[in-house]
Amino acid sequence: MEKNEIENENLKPLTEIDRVIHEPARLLILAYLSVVESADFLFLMNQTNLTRGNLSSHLSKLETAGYVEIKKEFVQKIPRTLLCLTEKGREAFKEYRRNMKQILDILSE
Amino acid sequence: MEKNEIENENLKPLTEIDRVIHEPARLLILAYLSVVESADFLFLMNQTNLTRGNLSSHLSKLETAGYVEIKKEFVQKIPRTLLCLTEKGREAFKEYRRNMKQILDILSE
DNA sequence: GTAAACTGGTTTATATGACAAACTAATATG
DNA sequence: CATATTAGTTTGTCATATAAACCAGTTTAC
Repeated sequence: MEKNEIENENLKPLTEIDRVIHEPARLLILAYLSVVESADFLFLMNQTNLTRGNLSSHLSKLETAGYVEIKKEFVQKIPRTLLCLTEKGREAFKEYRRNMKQILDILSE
Repeated sequence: MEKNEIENENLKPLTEIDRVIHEPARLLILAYLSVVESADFLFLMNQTNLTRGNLSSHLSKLETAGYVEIKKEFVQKIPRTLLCLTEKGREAFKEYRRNMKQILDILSE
């Protein structure tokens, strides 16, 4: 193989990219959730600059994928939504980063 | 800042990700185009495993963004479509990789 | 020579997705 | 009591990814 050619096999991770995570807004959410025990809705909203609606629907999508657990509680009559990464989510996030890094390494040769 | 916290500023590249390039199918196309002078439609189709229609529309999108130039020619009565990365496309691709790498580095700390 | 099949694509139809605006339900305030 | 605020969810809209249908021309079969 020539130095400048791309071996097909090397780009295989690209066809297997997890699109649930690939979406920038969700990548951002996962980035925050990955470094804390749990975070609440409003904290995430402020950090990510997503609108309420947008954040809500992205979280639902992450929940459906089994990547995030959504817990509801009341803090003195005020509802609070707590988010935390599931083990599955943590694994998927790790795998995504691994794949993406590999792809970028190949592309920079 | 604690070791495990994410500094907001660091994730800024995520909000500026070039979605034209971020789409896996187009990332794949750009990967191939980035290492050759030019490639024809059928070659790309085989390499990427995209369907004709799908490849065609992704290429149109890349053309609209000014990232790819589409040239048509005839090879003995048979039409042929040649694709090549523009300078703008090459720059954008490079910038995308730079951004994405930076993001991944932050996420792995 | 003309009908059928093939080439090399483009256009269209569909289904999903991102996003903001509108809505909801509950509490706090004047 | 009425209005505002909080904390989200649901709905509507517009863009996008994808495959199916289409199309213009060429080659092949008869």
